[in-house]
Amino acid sequence: MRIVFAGTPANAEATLAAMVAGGLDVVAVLTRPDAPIGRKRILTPSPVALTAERLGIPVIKAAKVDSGTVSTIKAFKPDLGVIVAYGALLKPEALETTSLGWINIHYSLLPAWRGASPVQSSIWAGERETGITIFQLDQGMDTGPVHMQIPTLIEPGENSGSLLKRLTALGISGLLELVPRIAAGLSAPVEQDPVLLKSLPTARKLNRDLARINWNASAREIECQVLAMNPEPMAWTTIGGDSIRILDARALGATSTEALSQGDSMIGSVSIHSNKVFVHCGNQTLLKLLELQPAGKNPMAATDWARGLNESVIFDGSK
RNA sequence: CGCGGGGUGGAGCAGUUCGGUAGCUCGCCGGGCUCAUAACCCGGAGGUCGUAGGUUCAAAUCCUGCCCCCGCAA
Repeated sequence: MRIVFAGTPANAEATLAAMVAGGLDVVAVLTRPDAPIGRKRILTPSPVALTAERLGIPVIKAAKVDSGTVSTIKAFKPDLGVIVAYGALLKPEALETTSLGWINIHYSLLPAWRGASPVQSSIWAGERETGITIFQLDQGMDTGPVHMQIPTLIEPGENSGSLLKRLTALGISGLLELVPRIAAGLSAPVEQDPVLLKSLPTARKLNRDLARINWNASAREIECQVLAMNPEPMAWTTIGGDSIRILDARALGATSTEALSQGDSMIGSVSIHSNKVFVHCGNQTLLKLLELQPAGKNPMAATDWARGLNESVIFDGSK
């Protein structure tokens, strides 16, 4: 069966590589155009583009699938399309480029968290379970009928980076099992519950603004935010105008909080007890900082950061 | 030339404005106290202050070039 693959970032790249290694016949790869990366704005091909070229697979670079791209894809006469984090929606005419349509690996248990940031949103919401869903693409946003799902538990303290890695692996194993079934006409995708599709929240695209910490929130809420934002876009706050990123942190249980809290627990104030760094959050809760990164510095352990402090510190409350 | 921060013993920082060969909090090594300790006390090792050159009696500190790291923005 001839497959066209669409994707752009690292996890899509891992999926593509695994598909080829798994013996699937990927005849063409669609990815987003080279983009300027980093401070120096060096024009860089996407991870998917690099791997596709290395594997000798024809690469189609397009920011969106217009009619020209559609005919380019059609020229490869693909039977099935597989899309993983391509970066743009496929229009109806693009869905018809393959005889069996397109399937998408989505990193949540649909219909929960359909949208741009399923992994981050699950963690931010404090979910205990998530998973992957492979579904048949339709015109809506992650609304198509579901071929298969694989659940997994979100581990305590797990951030988006590590969860996405695990979900990528799950997606790969699911995909390698599913594609032959589709080829044999044995998969009967099930429509998603229309009521849930409407009622469940979607995973909106994250930005730096959403990643800013509001210290009035509870420590647990902030912990979820910190874990969700790592590694992208990374939770942050400021100290007198200088930004500082919070890479890892844990909320303290009520008992520990009570033992440590002092009278003057101003929101956002940092205190140090037995070599550990705590921030006073809303509702009289304490957040233990583990790893952070001041602007202009490398990431460091919170204890190291605290060592260099000369005076007491208070994080700016929030927007 | 997008804006900006930084490179000081193993770690995080101070010192640079007003030049005079290095300090803080830790870590490490040895010893002590203790039932014990991540606690405390005593002692010790470890730095050509990113790099090349310049000014000077004298530079981590002033001047110039270069390298590297990072935040923001894209």
